[in-house]
Amino acid sequence: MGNHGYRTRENFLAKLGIKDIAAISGVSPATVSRTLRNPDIVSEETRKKVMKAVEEGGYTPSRFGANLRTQKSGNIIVVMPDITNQVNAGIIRAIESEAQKAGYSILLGDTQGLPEREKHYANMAQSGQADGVLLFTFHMPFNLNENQPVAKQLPPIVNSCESIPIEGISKVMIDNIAGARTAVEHLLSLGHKRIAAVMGPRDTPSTLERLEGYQAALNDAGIKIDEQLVIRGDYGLDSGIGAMEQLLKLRLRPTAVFCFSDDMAIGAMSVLQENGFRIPQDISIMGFDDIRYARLMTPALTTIHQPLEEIGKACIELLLDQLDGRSEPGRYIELPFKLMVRQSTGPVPTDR
Amino acid sequence: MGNHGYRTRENFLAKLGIKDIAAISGVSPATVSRTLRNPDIVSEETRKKVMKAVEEGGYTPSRFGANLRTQKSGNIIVVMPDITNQVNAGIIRAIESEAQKAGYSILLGDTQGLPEREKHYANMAQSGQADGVLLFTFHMPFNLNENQPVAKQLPPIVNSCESIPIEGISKVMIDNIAGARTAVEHLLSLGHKRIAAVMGPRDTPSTLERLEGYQAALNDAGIKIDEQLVIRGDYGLDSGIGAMEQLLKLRLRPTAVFCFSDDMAIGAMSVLQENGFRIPQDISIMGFDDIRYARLMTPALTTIHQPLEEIGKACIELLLDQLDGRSEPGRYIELPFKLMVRQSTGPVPTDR
DNA sequence: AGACAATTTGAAAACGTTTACAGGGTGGTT
DNA sequence: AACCACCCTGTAAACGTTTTCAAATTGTCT
Repeated sequence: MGNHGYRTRENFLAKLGIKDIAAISGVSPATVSRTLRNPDIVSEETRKKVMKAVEEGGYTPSRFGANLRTQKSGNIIVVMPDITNQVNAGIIRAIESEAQKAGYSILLGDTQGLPEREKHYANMAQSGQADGVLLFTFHMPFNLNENQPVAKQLPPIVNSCESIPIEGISKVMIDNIAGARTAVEHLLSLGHKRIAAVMGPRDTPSTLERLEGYQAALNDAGIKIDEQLVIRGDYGLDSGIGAMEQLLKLRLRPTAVFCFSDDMAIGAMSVLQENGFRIPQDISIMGFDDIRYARLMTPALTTIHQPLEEIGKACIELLLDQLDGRSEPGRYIELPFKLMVRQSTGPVPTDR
Repeated sequence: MGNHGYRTRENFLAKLGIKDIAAISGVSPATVSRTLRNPDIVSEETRKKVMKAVEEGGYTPSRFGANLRTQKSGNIIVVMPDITNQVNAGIIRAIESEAQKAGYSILLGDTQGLPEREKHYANMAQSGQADGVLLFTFHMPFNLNENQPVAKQLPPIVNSCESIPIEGISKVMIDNIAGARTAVEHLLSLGHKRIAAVMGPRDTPSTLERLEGYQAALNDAGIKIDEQLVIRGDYGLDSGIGAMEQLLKLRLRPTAVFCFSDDMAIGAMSVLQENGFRIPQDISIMGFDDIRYARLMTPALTTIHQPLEEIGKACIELLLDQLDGRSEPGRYIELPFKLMVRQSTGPVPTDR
């Protein structure tokens, strides 16, 4: 009755391995593995024996061994510029929930907007720490080796929110151009002609697209763009404050302000109210995103709704399909936005 | 000139392993490993040779092999009830940033308040998917085996926000009792006597503690607690709305409302303003947390500030110390809160 | 009874690192 | 010249699984 090189039962303080369970239940490690991963292919008798040993020993298979053998980490890395942002948080929440159902875990990559951190997370994927990448930032963070074809070097990627120009990766987007256009057309329909825009961070695809929508809507209405009314922001609260202060200094003030994010709209509203302006009687404010606080502002914020949960779900679904070989990369999903008319926008003031 | 069992250079589309790099640079795999992990102990000449091969081959060490060998994942799992919550998001952001500096990655565990999901994430730690756990939920999610001592079975844990009664784990907290007391004393100092409380989720430690502070402050002021003024909430926006609606139906309304979270305070404010009440002239509103939107409300929300970044940093620091053996578990760090007096609280109305 | 298929199991290799140990070389000291 | 210490490097084992392949057992059909 020899020790097969397995640990003895006496030594029960040590963490049990698959060999220990095999020894205890009198089967081979292979059978233990099969019992846990693929119960159908072992006989009921063996299954019972093994499960008993597993439960009594409190055995959980070590992920290290399994990962090495299968060359899969079971992780998906989410690369985002700012987890603190309501939009991102809402998306990642949906992602995490769906990923967990499918047996995957989420590695959080908050880049704080820094390209070197984006690189870091890309490396993690390339070193096998993650099986796939969900990319919400606007740089291409992967190091490519010119000797090899691009497709071979990239892990499965799904790109959302900020469209990155990489050939053949899947994307989940809303139509930012149409969204911004809808926002501006709403203001135009209320009679506004001097409509300011508070943009997001310079050169991000989403900002450029929303700007395009803004310009297109004004063009169509035959209104010339006034560069003074187009202010640079960064999607954050404080930049909304700064932008509004800047706009209030203008000789000819806008009658409506379209902020490219709700956060900036909230910042702008607070500046107006502090300075005694009435919203929307004096100035209309329009946001973008429809974060949960938007409808609770006083006045409630008119904005463009983004379907965060659907975006998250679509992203993870596309990625999982790719990981399981159920579909090819390069797919594109466009999700609908929605105009939410609330109290922060109203007819253009007639008295000036 | 034999093939050592390593892949040949011709085969360059395949991913290179440490043996390939070793073969290319004419050293042993051990030396390659040393060059990357511990450059100081290899000669400069060898280091150059190896680094050249590493760069040209675009080699990144596989984490699978390293993890298995070292029995470390390099991951830390953060278990939180809701990443969408500004408080949690702020904390996890600081955590992630510090963890990355130390070479660790963050696994996101958003439990959505479900105990089974907490269990799931605990299992991940126990199966080696994470080296340590940051616990922000209020259940004890670990399965313990009665045959073994408790301490042996738990991974390194740091507990924050909601205090969990487990012997010997480290904690990072603010003094919720004192925080709530400070809030209520602020209202008392303005002359309020009918002060309502909108609580968090029932039976959570933080709610119980804040309730205790509320009761203590009123007791000290010789004011009897009116059970009608103590409303159950869940820290979310909507429960603030519901609570305020309930309070407005009362025959004898409160002159001030202390919400145990800013989100509930924001919900409450919107109800008041919708119904034509002036804040703070008719009713004062007080929050807890000082989320970034608090100061931008109109009126700006008076609240208790929680140092989110410091909390996150303290958590990860404690955990890293423990992982590196620099300190023992069971430490306790208390961080200071701060009363932020803004415009949503004012003197008690005299006209009634 | 014999052949064959289906079911179940075990042996052993493989995944890619890190590190304990030992050995070779170099330079300095006696 | 012998010895020692030190620096650097290579060999080989180990980490804990999963899975291929083959063998053993059982059942089915002629």
